[in-house]
Amino acid sequence: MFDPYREQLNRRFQNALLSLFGEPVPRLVWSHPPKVQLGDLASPVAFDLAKRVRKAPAEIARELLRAAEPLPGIARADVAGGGYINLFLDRPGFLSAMFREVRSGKKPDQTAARGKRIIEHTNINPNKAAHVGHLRNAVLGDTLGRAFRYLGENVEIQNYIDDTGVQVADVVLGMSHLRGIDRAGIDSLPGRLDYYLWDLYREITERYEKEPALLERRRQVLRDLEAGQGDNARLGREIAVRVVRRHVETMQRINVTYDLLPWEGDILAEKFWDKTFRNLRESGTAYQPEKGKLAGCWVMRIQSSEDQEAGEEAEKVLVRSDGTVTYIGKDIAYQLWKFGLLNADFSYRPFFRYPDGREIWSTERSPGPRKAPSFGQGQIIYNVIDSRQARLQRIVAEGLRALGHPGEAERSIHFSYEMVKLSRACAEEMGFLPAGSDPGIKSVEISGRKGQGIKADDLIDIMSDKATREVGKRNPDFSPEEIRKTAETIAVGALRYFMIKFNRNRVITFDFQDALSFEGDTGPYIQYSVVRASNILRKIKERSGWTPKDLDSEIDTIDWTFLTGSEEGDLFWDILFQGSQWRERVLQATDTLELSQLARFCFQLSKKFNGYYHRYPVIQEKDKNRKWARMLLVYLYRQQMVQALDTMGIEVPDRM
RNA sequence: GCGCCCAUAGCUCAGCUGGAUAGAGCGUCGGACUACGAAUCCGAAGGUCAGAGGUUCGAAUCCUCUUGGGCGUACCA
Repeated sequence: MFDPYREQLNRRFQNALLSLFGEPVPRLVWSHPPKVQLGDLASPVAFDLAKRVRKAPAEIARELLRAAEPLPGIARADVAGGGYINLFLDRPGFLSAMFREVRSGKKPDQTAARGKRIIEHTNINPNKAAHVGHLRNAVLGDTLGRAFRYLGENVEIQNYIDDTGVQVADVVLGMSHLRGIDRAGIDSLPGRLDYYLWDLYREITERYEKEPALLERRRQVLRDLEAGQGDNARLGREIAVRVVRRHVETMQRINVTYDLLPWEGDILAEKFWDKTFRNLRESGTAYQPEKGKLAGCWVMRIQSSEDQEAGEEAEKVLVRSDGTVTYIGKDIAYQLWKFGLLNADFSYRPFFRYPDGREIWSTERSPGPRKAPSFGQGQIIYNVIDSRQARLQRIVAEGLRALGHPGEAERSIHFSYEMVKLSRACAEEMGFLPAGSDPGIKSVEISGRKGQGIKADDLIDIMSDKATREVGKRNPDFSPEEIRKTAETIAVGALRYFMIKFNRNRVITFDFQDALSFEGDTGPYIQYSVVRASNILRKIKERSGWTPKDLDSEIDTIDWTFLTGSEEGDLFWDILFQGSQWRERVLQATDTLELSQLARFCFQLSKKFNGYYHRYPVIQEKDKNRKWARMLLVYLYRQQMVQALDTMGIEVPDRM
């Protein structure tokens, strides 16, 4: 929206710097003053120059300003705060340009897509139900994808399915050994499979303690899974497919979608690993230690400087002594494929169809029924994985580098975030903390093995139930179906907002009370504010017959003098000017991978808008000029917010 | 031991590449609904930005150390 302004301003100021001090500055930064009354854009450049020029910053600022004027799009300029150059935009000009842009409906300033961005997220082991920790991952990954798509980037979302790992082996063993259930028996199990396995996974994990011999049987299961043949493999595949379907449905509830499910088993079956392994051996990256505890394994030396300090050679296992491949090994092969470096591709088949017609595809071992879109061949790859796996991510990147792909290693980005823990109150409520446990324990780790965690669907249900009560209370005229639909929208808004409002490297201590709040800094607060904006527009149409379309012609007749020198004018301008910076904010958020900035932007804007409509009524306003102007504000606010919320995967109900 | 992360109001958190009097939400106290719906708004109280040094015109923000916490350092992922 104001990129053009910025460029012109920079040129004028750099020229002024050149003529005054003989050289431009490397980077001219424009920030925003703490208050609108101080201006719209601010530059601290005079402070930087003060030492070199040996003059007071304020004096430099004034000289610079004189030399740079007249400034395009700027109504007034000021020096304040001891040397800041503060610029006031031409408000009427800016507003009508902004309005026309919004009305045109086109997304301006699309970044030129430089190639596909592949985002890998969710990645839940298909041996149990999804839990709150997985929700954080999925919401972050999905929001990142939405943000890039908003910017015009080419995005592909992949959800990697580890169907040949130890965790699936655990439940396969649990099924056969503890329950005596084979593939045919799955249908007769009570309830949903992912919930059933939640308990079974915990049970089998506990059983290893008493029956260590079971670990040997698990190794056999793991070998079978990798070989992809026999009863265990068939049972494993059956479990994985069914559980993944549940995960996809769970995530669909919170507007998280995927393009492709790459199966680890297919990486093995398609010989991607064999190919990668050959390269790793030939390049000397993978080797077999003769002795020591890793004798018989194939390992990779870790060259990170931190590890060398330890004195001992750091090595990471790629192939276990029993011949099975670790996650690291398979992941290196997967990363190579994602970058299109394997000269090989999967077969594909459709896996799931969303109501809007979009499809999730799945990798497959034999040619599928239909021609699939082109997958992989990414330019930049984002791996959304929590910070506990930082070391593994580094090692995978090292693998790429060792195979001669340093550029790809650089563009394989670990989107790292801290984990979700359960608050003490939450853990107690769920029965994860025995009575009399150490009062110093403030939070409890989520653990699938121990069956400790809040299942994603349970949480969504609880939030939905609460929203249902609130919606019903406020809207007695709603049909049960309307109540249900609205409540689900609100629950999703609350949940998604909650999951991205925190800094990514802050541990979220999950607590029901916080997550279930619909007031203050929450998704529903923002949804409510947009609903109110819609209501104002609806009512003004009923009572005055005015519609946003009328603004197309009315906007040119609006007298904007009230915008300057009045409290209303400042607030009015503040809201719209800030709202126009959404795209800037999205760029910043994707640059820093700090998506909490998106949430904060929306909350701040909503807060200002709420304050505005309380103080300045639209429909009752007698002065026609002001009434049109206020309606313009309400309209633009709503348009901006709907777009912003959509980027966060949050919908706005008609009423709530 | 080594590596990564965190420490800001009673609680939960913001504070963008160092910049103008440190901000929200919740909670507490006080106020505003025969309505553009109070899931809202207005006001008040509440902070040696863990501690100590350093860099700088300027530090919550950068550097060093200390303390306290989380996580990693598997032939789990």
